[in-house]
Amino acid sequence: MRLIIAECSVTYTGRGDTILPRAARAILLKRDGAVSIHSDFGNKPLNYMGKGNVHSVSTDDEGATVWTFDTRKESIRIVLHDVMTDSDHLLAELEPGLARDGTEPQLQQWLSDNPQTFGVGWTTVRREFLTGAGPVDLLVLDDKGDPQAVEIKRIATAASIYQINRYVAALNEEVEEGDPAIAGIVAAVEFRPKTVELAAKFGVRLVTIPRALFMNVAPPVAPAAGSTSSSL
Amino acid sequence: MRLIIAECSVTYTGRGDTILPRAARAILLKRDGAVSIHSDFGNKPLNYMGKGNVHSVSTDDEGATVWTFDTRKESIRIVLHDVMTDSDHLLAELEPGLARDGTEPQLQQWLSDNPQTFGVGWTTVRREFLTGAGPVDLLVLDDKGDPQAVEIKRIATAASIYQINRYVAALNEEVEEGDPAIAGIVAAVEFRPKTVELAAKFGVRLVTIPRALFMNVAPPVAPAAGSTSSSL
DNA sequence: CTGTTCATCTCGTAA
DNA sequence: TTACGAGGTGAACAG
Repeated sequence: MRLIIAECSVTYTGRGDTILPRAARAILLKRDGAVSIHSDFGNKPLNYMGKGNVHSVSTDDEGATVWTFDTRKESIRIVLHDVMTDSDHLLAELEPGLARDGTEPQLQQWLSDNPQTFGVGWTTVRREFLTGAGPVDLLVLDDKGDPQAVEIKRIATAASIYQINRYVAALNEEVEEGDPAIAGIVAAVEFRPKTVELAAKFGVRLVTIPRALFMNVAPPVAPAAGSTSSSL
Repeated sequence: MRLIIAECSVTYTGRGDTILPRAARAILLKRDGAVSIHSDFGNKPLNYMGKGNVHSVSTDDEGATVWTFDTRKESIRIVLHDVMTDSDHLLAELEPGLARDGTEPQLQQWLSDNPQTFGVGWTTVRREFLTGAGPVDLLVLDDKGDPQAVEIKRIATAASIYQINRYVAALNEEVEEGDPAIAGIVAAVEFRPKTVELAAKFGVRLVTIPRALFMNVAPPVAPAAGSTSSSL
């Protein structure tokens, strides 16, 4: 990765049009051709362009170096008024990449393997059980052997309640006369506001699953003793 | 801005949980406390945290320096196995910030000032004209003096068509018997696929406005002759 | 302070 | 290639 610290001004045109007045900033040029211009505030770059661009170098009428990055649809023009540092660094050629933990698929798998979470004697029938309204995440049998439908989310919202309602309605349309109606459950690590009261209104049961139960890697330990800290 | 190039591994827990295996990466520490970890690919940081965190420094059991960044809800732990470079750079203390051009408000203003864009003799009645379905961007009179409703977007999508339809329907509910029905127009710089046929289906007129017409700053010139270029 | 909408959204995945 | 939905979405703005 090439890192440039420079007084620069930038114009971008493409999906939008922006102008960045002259100031000292950091410019990141990455191995895949991606370029981003960072100020000293915030995580998002002020301007950026992904890989797959053509990089041209020229000089403007005041003698400043000008970099342009072009794709078919976009263009960034960086005028380098004053380059303070320009360095190249060898990073990982094959970035291992970010591994997510505590994901919804993991939670699905864990609940499928641990149906007793919903109650003693409960068993799993099937994951991704197809209903007339689409596949419901999990179909389980309660301690009386009656089926219940489970919608699984990492974070449940009001939309999750409507979703399980659609599945339950579709399932109950096919229930035989006299058989007990299928009930709905939403299982999640976290429930957003308004979800709880909406669930109560529709008779949907909510089950909270602590993420520690189904994560592959244990959550990090507390900071070590004797550490120095600074707040901002 | 402090720039660190280092072999590092990272764990994050908060809104999600992620693990980043050991590899050489760039770490950006910004003036406002924001921190981001970049690989040599893509514009998005692998891990990041905004301002307003507490930064602690400690040492793990293998003697490696460990940085943690904590807020009430999130935590990043960076293990610095091998620091290759660590530099500090003075950037703009007051970032001028990104100025946008060719925005939707600009387009609204320009169309309000140039209703003849829709046809000879057309005039503007009002911007943000309130209907029973919310405010429509622009209400104009055509050359016959009949009102038409205009929805303005930088990029129009199918949703824009449904939106103008709601406004037009609300307006026509209040039209006197015998008066002509109000028609709908969508004006935009760009129309996404499916938008055109949907507009035809509902009888909505589409008007394309070249961005050069209403931009404050002219689009950048073509690359200078004699420039060197490299494609990726 | 929360909630809603916009973004040069980015990024994945399925059709 | 395009359309659709999720994101550790972030950021601006209204209530």
